[in-house]
Amino acid sequence: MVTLSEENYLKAIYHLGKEGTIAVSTNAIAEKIESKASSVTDMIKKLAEKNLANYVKYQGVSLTNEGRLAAASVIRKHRLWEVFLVDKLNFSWDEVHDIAEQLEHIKSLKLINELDAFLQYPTHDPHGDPIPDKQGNCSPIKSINILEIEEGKEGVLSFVKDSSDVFLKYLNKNNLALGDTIKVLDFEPFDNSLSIETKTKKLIISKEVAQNLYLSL
Amino acid sequence: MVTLSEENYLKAIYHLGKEGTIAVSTNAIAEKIESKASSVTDMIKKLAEKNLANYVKYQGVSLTNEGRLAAASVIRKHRLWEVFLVDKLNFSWDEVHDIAEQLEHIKSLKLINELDAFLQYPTHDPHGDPIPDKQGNCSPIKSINILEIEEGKEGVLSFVKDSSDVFLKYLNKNNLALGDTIKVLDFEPFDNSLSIETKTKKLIISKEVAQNLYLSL
DNA sequence: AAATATTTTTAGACAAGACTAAAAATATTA
DNA sequence: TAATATTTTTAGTCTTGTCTAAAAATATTT
Ligand SMILES: [Mn+2]
Ligand SMILES: [Mn+2]
Ligand SMILES: [Mn+2]
Ligand SMILES: [Mn+2]
Repeated sequence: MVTLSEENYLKAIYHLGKEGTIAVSTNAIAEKIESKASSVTDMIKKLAEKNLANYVKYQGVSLTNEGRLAAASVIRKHRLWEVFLVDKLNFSWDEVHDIAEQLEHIKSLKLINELDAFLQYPTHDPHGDPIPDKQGNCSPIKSINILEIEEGKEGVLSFVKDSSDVFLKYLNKNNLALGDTIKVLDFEPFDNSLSIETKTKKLIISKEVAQNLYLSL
Repeated sequence: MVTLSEENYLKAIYHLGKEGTIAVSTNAIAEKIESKASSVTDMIKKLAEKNLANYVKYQGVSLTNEGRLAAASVIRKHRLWEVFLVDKLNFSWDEVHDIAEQLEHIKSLKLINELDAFLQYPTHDPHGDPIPDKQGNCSPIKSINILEIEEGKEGVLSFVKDSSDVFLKYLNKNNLALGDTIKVLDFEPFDNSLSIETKTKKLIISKEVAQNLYLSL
């Protein structure tokens, strides 16, 4: 049995190290999970003991196949619940993460598979993140960052890298949502800002914002 | 903040003592929650400390208004989730309890209220148990036990007192479901068994079974 | 009312998961 | 390469929730 706490560590390792394939540092995990390095060391040992992680002292941790599948399963649940909250329960994309953090730990294979069917097998969550399938495989993100798109071209907003509250609220405020068609107008080299056009209006976005917007062409 | 474990104790006290209004014994709680009396004593003290329970040593526990509301809120969540699982995710009534035991602890007022609306404000769960409203009030059960119905009369199966796996599976096997119209044919005083008739067939049920079936007329 | 049985509480221990402070290992800089 | 800085681990402590065994209180029998 994998505990709730263990699941959170598995997720952190998965997210920090290319789906858990490359080793990540104790400190990086501590920061992500908002705990202390000593707590991380303790937990890493437990994960290694349970054959969920590969651990060599002072060399960081990566996930075993078993650990990677366990992590992907938690992420699958997280993202499916986020879709449920937005599509069925009228939540907006900036309200769902904390609740999904709780729901992702509910244990029932039938539950998650039925939920998947009920939602009609979505491939992406409300932030554009891919939903792993039952085998833990993600469809790779094929969208590209808006800064890499040449002036005059347009694309559909399909992924936001930062899905924090503040950023999502910024997007809400500026009427930008997943699925919107955006045209790149003009890049300003002085501050790397970008002027863009949506169906409804023109707008200038900063470098910080642009770095988090991904379009599919 | 009420912890998961505290919520389970509140629920047990609520269920054992007329919605928590009458004092229940340490042992009764221990049995219900499948723990030991000493653990119960410890937890009871914490609940009293938090003003959720009234506790006098050696005299049992009851719930304060605050405790009763907290318990009702957990039960409300449990039953709404059971409705969700049956109505939306194709679960049958004998499969939902254990998952609802997990889901009932998810903390989000908006979540449960949106779920309530999504399910169109159900008043009863898949076992006929009433769903407390936001204020913690239950509509009283108005169904009566099948043994109290006179021969020749009929009613609609609207509540099963025992909602354990084995009993629900027995009902499945005999094609008895909530909402079915049942006619009482003949009471047999020798063993208190009852012969009944459904839309599809006649059948004899034992005293043990009859005691758990409630009809509304 | 005593004796006996049962229930409840207390005392002390344990596991999980977290923390602080100190020691050990590794990385960086001079 | 030696000195210094940073990261990681270890050692020891704490809290929550659980347990067993023993003591104390209450209930039931004789
Ligand atoms: Mn999320
Ligand atoms: Mn997401
Ligand atoms: Mn139930
Ligand atoms: Mn129920």
